Amino acid sequence: MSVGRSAPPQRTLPVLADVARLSGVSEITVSRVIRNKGPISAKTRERVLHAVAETGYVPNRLAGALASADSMLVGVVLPSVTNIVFADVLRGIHEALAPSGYQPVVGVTGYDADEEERVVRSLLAWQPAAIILAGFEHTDGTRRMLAASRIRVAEIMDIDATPIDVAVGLSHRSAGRDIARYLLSRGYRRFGYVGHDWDSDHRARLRFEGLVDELSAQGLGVVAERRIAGPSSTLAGRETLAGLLATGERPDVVVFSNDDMAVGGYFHCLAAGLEPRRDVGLFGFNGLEIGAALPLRLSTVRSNRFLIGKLAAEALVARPDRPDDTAIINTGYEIEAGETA
Amino acid sequence: MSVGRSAPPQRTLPVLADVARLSGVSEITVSRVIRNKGPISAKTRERVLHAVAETGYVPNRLAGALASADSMLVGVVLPSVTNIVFADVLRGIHEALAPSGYQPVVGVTGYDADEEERVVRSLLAWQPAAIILAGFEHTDGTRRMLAASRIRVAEIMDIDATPIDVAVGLSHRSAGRDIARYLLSRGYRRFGYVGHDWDSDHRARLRFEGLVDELSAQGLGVVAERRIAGPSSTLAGRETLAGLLATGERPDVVVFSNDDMAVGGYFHCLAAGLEPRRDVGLFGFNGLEIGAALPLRLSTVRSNRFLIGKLAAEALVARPDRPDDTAIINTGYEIEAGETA
DNA sequence: TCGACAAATGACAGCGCTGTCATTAGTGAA
DNA sequence: TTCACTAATGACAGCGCTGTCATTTGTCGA
Repeated sequence: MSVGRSAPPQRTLPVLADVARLSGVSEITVSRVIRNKGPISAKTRERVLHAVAETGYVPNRLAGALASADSMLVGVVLPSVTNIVFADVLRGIHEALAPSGYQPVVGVTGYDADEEERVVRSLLAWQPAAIILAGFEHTDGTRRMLAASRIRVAEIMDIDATPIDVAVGLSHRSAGRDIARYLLSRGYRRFGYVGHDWDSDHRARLRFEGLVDELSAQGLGVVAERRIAGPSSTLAGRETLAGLLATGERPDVVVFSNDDMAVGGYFHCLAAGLEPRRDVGLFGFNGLEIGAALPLRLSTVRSNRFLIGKLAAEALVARPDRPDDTAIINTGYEIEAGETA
Repeated sequence: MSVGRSAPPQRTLPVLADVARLSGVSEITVSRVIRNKGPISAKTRERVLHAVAETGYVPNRLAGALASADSMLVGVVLPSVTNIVFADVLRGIHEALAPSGYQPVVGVTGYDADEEERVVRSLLAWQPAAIILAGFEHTDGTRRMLAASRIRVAEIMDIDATPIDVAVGLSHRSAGRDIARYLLSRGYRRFGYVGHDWDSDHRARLRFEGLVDELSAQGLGVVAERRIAGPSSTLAGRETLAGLLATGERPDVVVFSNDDMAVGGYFHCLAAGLEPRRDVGLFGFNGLEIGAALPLRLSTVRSNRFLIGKLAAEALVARPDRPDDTAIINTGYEIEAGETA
């Protein structure tokens, strides 16, 4: 049991010394057995593992990480955990890290760059081996900390800018272009757009810009457009499409900033007696499961969120030191034809 | 810069000693300034903070936590991060902890008790001040570790059993009873049930049992019931209701194990030309936003997930030592009438 | 049996910070 | 000016483990 300086009266958990005493070897040998590092005789290993079980010893990662200068932690900084997009990313991160011994530590920024700086500072205090950030938009303070720390950095979701270290995601600008091309090939000519706050979702803006670029190249444009100031949601999508169609403009297809909004648009059509595709095409982004469960499967782009999280985490732990040059891992996207456009 | 034993050649981050040298005070004074602990003269504080900014010093929480026997970490063990229910809980936890200095560390169990044991062991190695677990079902190994650690433990989501320390949630058995009472008061008499895997969702089973108990007390029962072996999803709900109704049984209302399943049931009705409530009532559980965005708002029970997470985290950090007696914090639930039942 | 080599184990120092008690500096009253 | 008390600061030891080098033990071949 740990005794020493007059710490507050608290739990007396077994430490290495207790296991060492019981198994008749030194602390460092016990440590070697537990970490499975270096040569250990089978006999010693058995005695130590028996003593571990008997004492109920749990390693102290604080001490181990401090002594070894390797916390085995990976910081994960996400705008939101309730947005299924990032929840899928987090699932990919967890799955990639589970066999590696690395542990994710999650901070939430609420889509705010100043909050991201605070979260990053707080996470860096834990000396993580790596950190995962969403997007490329950071404060100068955040950038300075990341530069000073020299740890691996993955910027995820987007690959349309130069990363600090490695970027993992898809080109949202290209996705916007491909959406336009695809819908044009389906015969649509009058485009509407329903979106949400671009300040917090830069990637939605990039997709819109790609869409507009491609339409422009074909001598077309967006005939009706409406964006809300807040976050995306199904209800917001429903209401915003209602508002857009109430203007009298008659787009033959409406591109939504994401699937949440598009599902809401679908609900508006149900309530307004419009049939998706026959009366107006609906097109989302992300390829969420709920879109596939609709009576008419939502037409959308599948972004590989799980894969983004998984590949980002794998890239970081595969090489602990930061390379001199930057890298981009393109997880791509797929048009999901569906039945609404 | 930190120099000492021959650690691997790596980043040389500033430590307390660097700040101390630059500001002309001792390390412990620098530490006091940063932690805002004990008496500090304004002049000294200013010199230290200036040196901190100049060196870019980031505290090392590994060292601080080890030395102070207080990691300021809270372990959070969740079955899933993609299930919006737990994502909302996590949001509540993050919000409660943000002003407290405590940092959540999340592990994911995939609804598996053995995996929960592994995650708990892994989290305990970080000496968290407290831990949050979902539900009451743990392995003996998990229980032994939690008993030995003496840290605060919140078991969340359910209050229908005796907790290790504190339970935060609602009574699912009561909710099932109240659902039955409510629907009976609406005139429904022929009950159907569509559910998902009870092995991973014990609380769905409790609600079902409460429902059946109350119906039984009124001389009634469930006339048609179908459960799938896997997790809940909108698509599963859609398909399972289709299968249930194809049996020829004609329930006048169908209770679903949760909103995901109920929304899927709604989609089946749309595709099958059935009108919710007029042709068959639909009743969910959880009060998710997507249910409220449907053309006809889903009838459901609102479980206060955010509040569960928030109150659990607050309870844990409010008192660091584990009380001798257990406690239950009932976050309650509300019937949301909606328009489908 | 002895010597060489490899396997196994241990001693030492220290990772970066903080609890605790000791010391110093500052302030106010007589 | 001196003394008493409080505020401010510092020295010391150690939290629990691990990197590194030294020492011991075991094995095999001559």
